[in-house]
Amino acid sequence: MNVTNKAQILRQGEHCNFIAFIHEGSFRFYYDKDGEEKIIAFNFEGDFITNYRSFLTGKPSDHFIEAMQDAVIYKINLQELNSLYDKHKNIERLGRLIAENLYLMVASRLDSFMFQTPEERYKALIERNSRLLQEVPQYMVASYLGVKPETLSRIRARK
Amino acid sequence: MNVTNKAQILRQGEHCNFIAFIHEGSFRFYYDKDGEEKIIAFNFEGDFITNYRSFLTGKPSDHFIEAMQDAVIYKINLQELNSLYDKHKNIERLGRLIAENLYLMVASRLDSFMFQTPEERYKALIERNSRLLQEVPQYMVASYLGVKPETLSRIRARK
DNA sequence: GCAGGTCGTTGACTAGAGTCAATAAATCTT
DNA sequence: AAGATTTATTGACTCTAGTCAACGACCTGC
Repeated sequence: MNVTNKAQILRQGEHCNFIAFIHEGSFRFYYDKDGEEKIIAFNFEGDFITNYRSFLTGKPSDHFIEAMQDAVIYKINLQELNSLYDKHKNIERLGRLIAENLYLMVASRLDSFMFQTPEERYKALIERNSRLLQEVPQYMVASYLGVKPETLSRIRARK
Repeated sequence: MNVTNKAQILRQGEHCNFIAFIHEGSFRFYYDKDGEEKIIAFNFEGDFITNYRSFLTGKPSDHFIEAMQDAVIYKINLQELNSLYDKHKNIERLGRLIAENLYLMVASRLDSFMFQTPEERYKALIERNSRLLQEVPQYMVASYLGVKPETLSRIRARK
């Protein structure tokens, strides 16, 4: 499935009935708080992208998923997946592995918010994914790190 | 399996090779940062308790799991579970459901750290689990909320 | 080129959590 | 019950991120 830059493959208020696998391109997962975009995650080639909470609980999504470039993804639909679960027992393992994978991602992000300062998060990010800083506007990185753009600017100015 | 108050069913440095189900009692999941205990979670009857990251990745645990009262738990061992996965395909579903369940817990905790102030987290906690505040010393609640005991004391003094 | 945006930086100030210290209250111990 | 220890509160001060505003750099389209 082709997705053009800035297309929203999930909107606030919709139920997320898919898990997508990113073949090409990148996405941001964010929500809109009074006009201010709060970025929860960036996702790249090889990642799964979904609002897993909405997917699992059936509740409407609070978040948007938006392409940051033209992209190619493969979607697995909730209903399809459930019927696959019932028909082919091996697929359960896939579901389990996806859940485990997503767990590890969110758990490490929780760690970074519980135990690191914004400055430490920033340094860890450039360590882990310096490419992100080239490709993504700085105000989005700031949001991802949980600080205001002014603050990220000041963190960068510290030596 | 019986566990006495303050017993540590998982210690820092050990690989967590189990998932436990709490039949009776309560536990805290924490780690020790330079002598200061940082509490990640409290768990009660009906909850699963494990260092799921260590369990999944095989890496040593950074955390302790400690009983806060005498307790009764049922443990599922990693090796057992893996062999069950292979022998009985239906067990995969159990593994998936556990993973999904743990995902939702950690995701909502991440939300609270990304988007709420300590005061809002405190209010949400008394809303959700006022019982906790009776049973657990306040300095542990402070740690769980990600603030110092002095700060929690001041939050409580605000009206 | 120029006008209008957006983005990033910088400054002055505010607000809230951390730190350190003193004290009060609650809880073990014996 | 008395003393000792732990836990909770309060005060004074510091440090860091937020807020608001100004400004410059870089775009874009006309």
